[in-house]
Amino acid sequence: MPDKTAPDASRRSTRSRSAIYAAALALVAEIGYPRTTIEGIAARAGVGKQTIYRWWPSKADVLLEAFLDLSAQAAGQAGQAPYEIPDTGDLAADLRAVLRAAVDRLLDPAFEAPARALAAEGLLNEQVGREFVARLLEPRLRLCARRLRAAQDSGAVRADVDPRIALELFVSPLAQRWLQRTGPLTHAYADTLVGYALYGIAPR
Amino acid sequence: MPDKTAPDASRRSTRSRSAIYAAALALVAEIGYPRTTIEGIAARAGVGKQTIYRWWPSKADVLLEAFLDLSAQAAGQAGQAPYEIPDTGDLAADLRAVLRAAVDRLLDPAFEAPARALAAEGLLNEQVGREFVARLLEPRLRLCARRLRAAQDSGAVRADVDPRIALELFVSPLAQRWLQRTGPLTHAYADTLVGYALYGIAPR
Amino acid sequence: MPDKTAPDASRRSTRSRSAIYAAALALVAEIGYPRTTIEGIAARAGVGKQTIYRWWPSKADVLLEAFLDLSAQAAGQAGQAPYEIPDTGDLAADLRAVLRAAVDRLLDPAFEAPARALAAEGLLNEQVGREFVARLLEPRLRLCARRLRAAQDSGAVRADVDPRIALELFVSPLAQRWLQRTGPLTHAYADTLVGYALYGIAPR
Amino acid sequence: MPDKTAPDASRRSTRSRSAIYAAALALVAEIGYPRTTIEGIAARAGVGKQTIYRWWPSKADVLLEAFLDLSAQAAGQAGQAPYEIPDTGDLAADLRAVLRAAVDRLLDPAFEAPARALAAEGLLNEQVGREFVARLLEPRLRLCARRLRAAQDSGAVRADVDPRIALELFVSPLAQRWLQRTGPLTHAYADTLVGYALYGIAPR
DNA sequence: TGATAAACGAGACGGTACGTCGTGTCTTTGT
DNA sequence: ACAAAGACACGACGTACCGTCTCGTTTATCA
Repeated sequence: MPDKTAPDASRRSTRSRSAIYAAALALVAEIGYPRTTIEGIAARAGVGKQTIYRWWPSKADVLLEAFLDLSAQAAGQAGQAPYEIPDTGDLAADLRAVLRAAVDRLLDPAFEAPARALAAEGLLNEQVGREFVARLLEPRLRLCARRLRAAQDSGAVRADVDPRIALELFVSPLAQRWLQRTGPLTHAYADTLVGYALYGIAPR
Repeated sequence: MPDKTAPDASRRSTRSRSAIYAAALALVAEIGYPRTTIEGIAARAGVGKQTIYRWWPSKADVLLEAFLDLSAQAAGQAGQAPYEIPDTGDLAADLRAVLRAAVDRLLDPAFEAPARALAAEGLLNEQVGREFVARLLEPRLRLCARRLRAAQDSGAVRADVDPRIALELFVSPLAQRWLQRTGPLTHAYADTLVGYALYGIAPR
Repeated sequence: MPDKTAPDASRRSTRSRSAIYAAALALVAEIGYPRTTIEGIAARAGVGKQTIYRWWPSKADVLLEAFLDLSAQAAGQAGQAPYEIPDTGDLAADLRAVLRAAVDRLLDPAFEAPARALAAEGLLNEQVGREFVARLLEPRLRLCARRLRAAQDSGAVRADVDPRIALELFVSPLAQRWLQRTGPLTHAYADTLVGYALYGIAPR
Repeated sequence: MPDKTAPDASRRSTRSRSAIYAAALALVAEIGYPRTTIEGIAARAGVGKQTIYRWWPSKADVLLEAFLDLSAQAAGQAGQAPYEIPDTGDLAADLRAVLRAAVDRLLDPAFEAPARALAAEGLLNEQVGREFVARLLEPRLRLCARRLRAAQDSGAVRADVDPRIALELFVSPLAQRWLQRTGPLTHAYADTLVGYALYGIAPR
């Protein structure tokens, strides 16, 4: 194998790492992703460029990890459970709560810029896209799907419905509106989506 | 003299223009959007760089127009009506047909690369995003919305449903799967979407 | 031939060129050759790095041409004849004059720094070394050799002597003292060299 | 405490030291002095970088000591006396022998590369230059000068001649030819130099 | 002889410069 | 006269070394 020997992760400087995360997130928020450069991140973090190149293959990967770190911190700060799906027995109410929380999150300017940048990068860079989906979206989706399956057990959702596809009815329109700016993102919109989609999958 | 005198559009070389379109689309397909450069397009088109900068403000705008041109040509070639929504009276069948056609289009490798690139660019560049939505997506969506309104008139869809939001139930999951590669894009999937979503908006 | 097509020399910016020469000479004089960088030259000259890389393969070549330009300018300024060897009929006096002039030149701080840098570079880089010798030293040496040949005709020098080797007796010690700092460079030293080399060190 | 406490030389690893010498000489011979790096020497010697920085201030100093070590070893191997000047009574023959030996040494590829590198470095770096002259050249020159003084006592050289300057007549042309590649380095050339310098180039 | 302190190998770090590529502007040239 | 060609100032790329700074791991004197 001709590639360069992997660096020794046990010696990695946590100081540098978090400075790089902070710099990357700040720059993306301030000047936007395309104008954010590795040199700029290094300079802002007070770090040599090589320290970035040693640990990440690209600007997108830096931002992805920075964003994951941010999410983890935010989750840890907010409560013990990272992201929890309520189960009050009222499926419609639970879904509204989840979608409203999603709306709030998507409108939070601290999350907006990096999330949008990563989404865009993921469209063109398959590896980044898969990471983005797997590490950020998938965990939440899995929990939601479980909630739907519970609803199927309790008879609130038809048994022959694929929960993952059903989920897309709620989530994708929201995501699309956010990403493509095709309409306002509000709690009312979230409620409407639940109203329309839920009856499609409810028993008739 | 306040700014550079605008170029005289009547003198514009159609030869250069189509060569630039062809070069842009070819390069995006061959080496991908990020590695496609204005210099590369100019060289491949046998054109001076200035000829590109004179008429387009950025790489994204070149590709957007090239893609619109391609779509127009494809539509003109296929039939007189650019994109038509069937109205057989059977709403479910009509929506299945539309979504299946969309799936076919999204899987066409000639459309895939530039469309994905423009979508990604549009996420970060609001101006490009709006152009992309307005000139490519909106016309189709408007027709679909009209079909839904017709269905409301015939009683196949509840009257209190917002057709544009209802449309998102069908279209966004498809778009999302395509863009984020979160699942296979098939006719069966399109049919499933119609099945799930339609009953949500159908009268109860 | 797979190499990059040569740039079009007729379009070359004379403004940039002379700014680069000036910057290179100034930096070498101010901070020394090893600490002079291409980036530094470009910055000081108000020029893009690529403009240097387009026309010169290395820092040494920039300095070599800058120095040649400086020499040419100095010569053109001083008098019509670039460097002339006197022929008063008195060979010893003529050689003393030439060597004294050489001493003066070598002690001139404006010439010292770049000349020394080029000499050093030429020791390791054969191509630069040959250029340096051929374009800077050789023309002067040729004139001196001619003077020696004239002296042979007039009987002041033995006919069986090789003028180029004889020349080295005068020139090399001077050069060596200058380059290696093995002794003071003075007119008296130059005179002594002429005395020893012309008549030998053995008793007469 | 003004500076870093000096390392304890008694604990120095002779193994590392000689590995560093060997690596430095090998790299200079193989890839040339400018492309020889401290990192490269350390890697080749199987040594940490710090072990070099602990004992030497620069690449040039490493090479200088490596070369001195090499010379000492070579001398020790060849004969008991490090470098001896013959005194057969025939000054011309003795000088020819010395210069011929110098020619042989300069053409030895094992000495060529590092010696040339150090000479070049010494031109720009005064400290290295003085070390180079003092520790490598000076001892030999001193012996030669003594031989010349003996020749003055025996009447073979004029009493009013400065032996150090006289020496330069023989040595500098040789050095210059070698360093600047201005001509072939042969025994015949050495003999010619002795002939010219000893008796002068004027008719006798 | 075992403690302890130093030199050691390894290599991550903050930096600087490298040489290349692409940007968007401006100028020259050939037709 | 236009447009191809491309030189220009600029800025970022990703790489190579610099010299400094920990890390554990040998060594190898002294307690």
